Parts: sequence; C-alpha cells; structure tokens
Amino acid sequence: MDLYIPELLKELLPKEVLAQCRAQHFEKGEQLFHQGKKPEYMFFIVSGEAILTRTSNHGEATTLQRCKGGFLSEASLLSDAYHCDAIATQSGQAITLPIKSLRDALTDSKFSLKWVQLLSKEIMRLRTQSERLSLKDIRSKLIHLIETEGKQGVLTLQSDYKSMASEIGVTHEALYRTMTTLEKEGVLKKLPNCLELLQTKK
Amino acid sequence: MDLYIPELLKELLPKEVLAQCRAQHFEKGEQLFHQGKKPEYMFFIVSGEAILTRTSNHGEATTLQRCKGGFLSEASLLSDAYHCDAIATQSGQAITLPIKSLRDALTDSKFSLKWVQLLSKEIMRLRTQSERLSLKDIRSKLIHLIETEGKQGVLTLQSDYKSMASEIGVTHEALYRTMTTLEKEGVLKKLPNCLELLQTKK
DNA sequence: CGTACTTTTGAATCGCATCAAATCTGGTGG
DNA sequence: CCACCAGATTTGATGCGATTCAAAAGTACG
Repeated sequence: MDLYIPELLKELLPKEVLAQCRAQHFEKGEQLFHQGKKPEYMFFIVSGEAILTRTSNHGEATTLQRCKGGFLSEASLLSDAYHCDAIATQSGQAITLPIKSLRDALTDSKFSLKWVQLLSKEIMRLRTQSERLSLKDIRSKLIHLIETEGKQGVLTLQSDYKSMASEIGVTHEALYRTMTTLEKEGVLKKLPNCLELLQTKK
Repeated sequence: MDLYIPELLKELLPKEVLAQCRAQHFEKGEQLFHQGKKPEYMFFIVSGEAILTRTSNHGEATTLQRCKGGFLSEASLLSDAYHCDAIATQSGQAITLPIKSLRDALTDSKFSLKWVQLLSKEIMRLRTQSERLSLKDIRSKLIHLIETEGKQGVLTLQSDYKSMASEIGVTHEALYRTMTTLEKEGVLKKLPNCLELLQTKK
C-alpha cells in the first residue's frame, strides 16, 4: 500500500484522522459526490481536477468551483447534505477522509483552529474572486487575476487558458484577444505556462 | 447601560465572550478598521450598513462585501492584519467583541463548531455569489438572485436597487431596464420593498 | 422648500458573446 | 513513423446587450 499523504495534510490532521486516510483514484467524468446526498467522505484532491457544479431549477449547470488540489468541499464538513455535485474533469488521485472522524476531530482545539484558518482563507479567496468577477472589462479582470493570484506579477497557469477564461467569467475567445492586445501594448508577457505583468510606471 | 444583544449572538457565544460585548455607535462615513492594522475587535453589525473595501495597487477602490447585519469580517478572526478596510455607509449600531477573547473561546469545542458552521455558510454564500456574477446577462443574474437569496420566489430588498445592482455587478440603469422588461413579460412583479418571481411553467 | 439621493427614461457607443473556421498541439493506434 | 482525433489556441465577422453620459422625475429628510 503506497499511500502518499501530502505534507499539508500531515501538518493539518490529528493522528486519529491521518490513520483513516485512504487513497482513491478517480477517472475523468466520474462523479465524486451528489447534490442532496449525505456527506460520508471529505475529498482532498492530490492530482487531477474536479469541479463543483449545481443545476438550477431550470436545468442549467454552472460551475461553483474548480479544484486542482486541496480540499474539495471544506464547507460541507458539518452539512447534512451536499449542496452541489462534484465531478472529475481530469483523472487523478484523491485522499478520502471519513467525515465522521473529521467532525470528531473538531473537538481537538488545535485542529479546529487550523480548520477555521483554512475556511477563513477560502472566504478571503472567494471575496477576491467576487471582486474580480464584478469588474466590467476583461483587461481589468486579467490584471486583477495576475496581481492577486500571482507572485510578483507573475502568474503560473494552473491549467489552460480556456478554464482560466471561465474562472474570470469570460469566453476564451475574448480572453485570447485581450491577451494579444495587452502583449502588443507591452503590458503583458506570455511565458511558457506563465503570464507576466510588466510594470507600467504608475 | 442598555446593551441590546441579538439572540443570534446569545446563542452563539460562550458566556465569557458575551460578558465582553460592547455596543458601539458608528456614523455614516466612519472607518471601523483599516487594512494592514491588527484586528483588535470583531464587529457584529446590528443596524446600519458597512462595507469592506480594498484599494488596488493602482488606487482604485472596490467593494468586497456589503454588510447590513451580522459579523463584518469573520475571516479576520485569526489574521494578524486586516486585508481590507471597513467603512460605514449608513449610521448604525455594532456590537464589538475583543478578538482575543473570541480566539480563546475557540478552544471551547462547542463554540468552535458553531464558528466553523458560520464560516462554512459564508463560503457557500460566496460560491453562489460567484456563480451569479459569472452569468452573462442581467436577466439571468436577477432571476438567480431571487431564486437563491429569496424565499419562495420572493426577494425582500435589503436596501435599494442601486446597491443591488452593484451586488450583481451591473449598472443601476441596466438593472432598472431589465426589471421593467421582465415585468412587461410577466416574469417579475415589483412589490413594495420586494421582488416576486412569477412562475413560468417549466 | 431645498438638498441629496434614488429611480427612471433616452441615445450613442463599445466591448464582449456568439458562431464559424483555421491552425496547432498532444496523444493514440495502426 | 505516420495518420488520425480530440482538444486547445487563434483569427474573423456580426449583432446584441450593457456601459456610458445625460437629464428628468420622484422621494426622503432636515
């Protein structure tokens, strides 16, 4: 049994929970959990990609979250039912943890503190994302993305430009066009798997 | 000392923390806390309105959150520094709690569980908000808003249409126009301080 | 009664979505 | 090794919907 557990988890979880970790392989297209179902396991994505989606009353599906690493649905730890579906968009590996033991572990104040920290961080990330989505033009969105998600003005691509486009809420065509425009203006530089924002003085 | 404490807080907080609650009046325009400063107090808005804003590198200010009741910055409980400013947009009352005692209270597993629940709820709300902001046309955004934030297809206005417009990331002019269009189509009904979504079969 | 703000309508413009299609890419199997 | 396929990337043309700027009408408040 070659169970690889990321450092992050070893750091975060109490021994009792760590002992319950299991590896699970998932295929592209596989559904990890269903909306309305009772959460049994918490998923920690190690590789591959999964998304959270919800189908509205009118039958349209929208993506709530794209996850390429980390916990898939932190907010469901105490829920009686999932509020969305989880579907793998790229095959990969996940670590599963029984919800029950995670909940029990919350009585461990060392762990609960870390979990609060985890959730808080996600809230801040989501607020920033909402801020970005409120911006009117793609230029601003892209620059905002690089400034907030990148380091020193350099953003490393998590996947491809297509999913990046949907993350900032625009079509991929429009994103491509904006990128070439910004490049011509000398504001942006496309590197392999990276986007660099060049300093425009002031 | 007529310190009014909302039921929600009495329910949530341990006695030790409740004892430390103080009422604070704030005026429109007042700044409740500053970006970069160390959090000293947690604010619970009772009346009035406050917003979280952040000024980007380029000097533009954007609204991260509009708060008309409840905790103003739950995510900052464990932060060393605020990541945004809080400014009152309407005069009102707040309850302040010393951050320190709140943090200490997290060792109380009954409280930390509730706090985790609080944060989780906010995460789900934010995800739904992001989902809404990703919608392309105002029609969909408005309908999505009523469906997710309202009850039985009826949304009670939290403030005015202008701030509602900025919440869904559109100009108020466009929102007004969309509302009248939807009303003409018989999809929407404007009630005093309410918006009702009429059932379009299927 | 005046001031400030929201609500509402109008007109012009522009950016983005949309649809289409070509090119490029990596991966698969013959 | 090449043919092939699915998907990403890129460019083009068109139309719609939202922004923008302007201004009028309504409303709340001191």
